[in-house]
Amino acid sequence: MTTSPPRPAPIDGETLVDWFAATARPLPWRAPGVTGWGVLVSETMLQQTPVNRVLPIWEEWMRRWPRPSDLAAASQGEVLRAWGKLGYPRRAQRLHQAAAAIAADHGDVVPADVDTLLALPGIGAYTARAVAAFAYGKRVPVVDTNVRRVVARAVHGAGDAGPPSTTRDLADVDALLPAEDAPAAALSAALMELGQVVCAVRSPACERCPIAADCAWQHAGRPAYAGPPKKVQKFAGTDRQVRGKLLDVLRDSPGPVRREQLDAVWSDAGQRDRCLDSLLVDGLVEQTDDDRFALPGEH
DNA sequence: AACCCGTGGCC
DNA sequence: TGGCCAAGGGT
Repeated sequence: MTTSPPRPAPIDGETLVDWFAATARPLPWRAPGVTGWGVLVSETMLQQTPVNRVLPIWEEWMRRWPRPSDLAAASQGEVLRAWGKLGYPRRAQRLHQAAAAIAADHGDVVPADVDTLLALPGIGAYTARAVAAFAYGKRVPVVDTNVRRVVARAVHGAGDAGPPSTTRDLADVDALLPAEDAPAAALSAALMELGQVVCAVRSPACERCPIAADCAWQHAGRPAYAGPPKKVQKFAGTDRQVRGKLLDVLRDSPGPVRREQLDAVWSDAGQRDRCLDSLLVDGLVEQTDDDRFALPGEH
């Protein structure tokens, strides 16, 4: 069949890469000489956490633990303290575990192969490809929430991305990448940056967009998002909030604390106990011989 | 697929 | 104020 005309490429990769080269923020993990380890730490910290909050913590971690084996040698409690209030402390716990595996099984060097990365704790579809592309310059589709939004708008003409589908999302982005490793990796970085600083969720800065002339969403008159409603998770009153309060007490204490100190942070005793139990099960908290509670390895 | 997992800033 | 969002991953 030849009746289907070729669809014009809505994303001009070279234009986008040039724009990135001229305007990219000088984030420290993008600096020359940053290792795969530095990139992995940054990508893990950036999961669901804004850049500005990650910056000082990443600097501290790189100074303190410049290699995976350095982090692996630290106690879990030290790692959780250094993670501070970045949120989702299980990310820190899994990064600690990944560091131990990298030190033991991969010569203390973060792997460059996507499947090898995926086998490490806390590294999923996004982070594995981000490390392969940004640390090692590989041609792999890197799909995060920003890239999904850019593709939804520029390629599909929709107001925003619908529900994620790893397989379809990877294929969409793969189709945009040039054949060679280096330019593909450069485009991956540029797509993410565009989604963050220009093609934003609210009030996108289309007047500053380097590819606005080819954007399907522009041509369609910038229609509003028409997909299924996105579910927003509650936080106030949830176990997540209570676990955070409990852990905050332990982070603020130099050593083990008594049960009463933990009881003070939440009035609902049933929920409090359930959350403390879950933290013990998760290995984020340990109970001492005298029935006090501490961060793992700190008693 | 749907739900759980922290934290803080913005409008 | 409270919904919404932020470079996701695990189950």
